[in-house]
Amino acid sequence: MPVVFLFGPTGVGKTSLIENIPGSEFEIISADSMQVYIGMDIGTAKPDAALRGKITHHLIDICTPDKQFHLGEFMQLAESACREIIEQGKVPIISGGTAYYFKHFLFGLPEAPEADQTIRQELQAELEAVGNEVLRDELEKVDPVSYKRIAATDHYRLLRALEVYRKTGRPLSSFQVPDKVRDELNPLIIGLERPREELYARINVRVEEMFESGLYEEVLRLQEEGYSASDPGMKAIGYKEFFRINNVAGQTDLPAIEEEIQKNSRRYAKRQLTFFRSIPGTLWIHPDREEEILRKMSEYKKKQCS
RNA sequence: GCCGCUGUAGCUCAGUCGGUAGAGCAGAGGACUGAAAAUCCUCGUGUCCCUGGUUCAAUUCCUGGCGGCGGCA
Repeated sequence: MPVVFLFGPTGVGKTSLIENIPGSEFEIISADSMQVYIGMDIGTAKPDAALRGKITHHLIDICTPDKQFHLGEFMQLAESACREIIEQGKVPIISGGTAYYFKHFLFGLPEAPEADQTIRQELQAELEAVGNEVLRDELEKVDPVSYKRIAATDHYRLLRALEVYRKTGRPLSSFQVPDKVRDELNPLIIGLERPREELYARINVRVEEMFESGLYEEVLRLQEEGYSASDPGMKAIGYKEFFRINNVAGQTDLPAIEEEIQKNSRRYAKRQLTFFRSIPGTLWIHPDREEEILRKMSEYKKKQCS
C-alpha cells in the first residue's frame, strides 16, 4: 500500500508545504490528536477552508472536544481513508505531529486491549484514596515485568498496566507489541526539521499570531458551550493554559498565558523530535527545500502506481 | 558631586567565618504496550566585573577603577 508520511514538530512548516501539493494526485490524512476536535481551530493551527478546498483533508473536525479521541480510532479511520484515496488513483499523505500515531500506523497496533473508561476511573479514584505505593505493590504482584519498566512516579502508565490486568486477567507485558514495519506498507517517510533556534522563533511568533487571530475569543466561546478543563480537547496546548493560570484582579492575564503557551509549545516540539527520531527510514529534510520534497513525492507516486 | 547598596550559570538569586561554587526558571538529551498536545527519567565549569595588595592559597578580606540601583545635593 503506497503511503507518504510527512511529519515534524509543531510550527516547523507542514501546512505551507501542503499548500503546494497537487490535490489531484494526493490527499491528506491528518495525524493530529487535537485537530480532530470541532471548534478548536486557532489553537490547533488547523488548516483553513481555502487549503482544505485545494487538497482534501481527512480526520479533521470529526468529534467534539468532550469525547476522548484515541489511537485505535485513528488507526481504523486512517486505514480506511487510505484505501478510499488509493481507489481514486491518488496517494495518501499522512501528515501531522502526533508521533505516537505515526509509530503505530507504521508498526501496527499492540495486542493489548483498548482503554476501559470504567476501570480507568475506578483506578484513578483508588490512586487518590490509597496512594501510589499501594497500587505499585499491586502491580508488582500481578505484572513484575511492567512494574520494572514503569517509573515509580509515572502514574499514567501504572494505571494503564493495572487496567489491562483487571480487564483481561493478563499482565500488560504478556501482550505482544509489534517491532517491525507492517508488510503491506512501503512508505515514503519524510521528517521536517529546522535548526532549533529557528524553530523556537517560529513557534513564538505563531503563538502571538494565534492571539491576534482571536484565540482568547475561541476559548471563551468553547467555555460558553460548556467545555471545561476536564474535557479531553481542553488538555491541548493553547487551551489548558487558560484554565490553569490565575486571573489578576478579575482580569485574565493574557500575556502570562501567551508566554506559557509558547513555552509548552517549545517543550512539546522537543518531545516530538525525540519521538520522531526513533521512526526508522526517515528522510530528514529542511521544509524550505520544497521543490525537492515535492519531487520526491511525485516520483514515489509514479513508482508505486506503475 | 557625595553617601549607601550591589555586580556569581542564558535569567533571578543563594553561598564560600579564605581551600576555585549551587538552587529555581530557561535550556539540552532520552523513554514511550489502544488518553500521547498525555505521562515520565537524566543532565549544572561558570574569566564568581576588572585591577593591584595581604596570604602557602582570594570569587570570598583590603585598595583603586568600571557598570547598575537607591538616597542626598
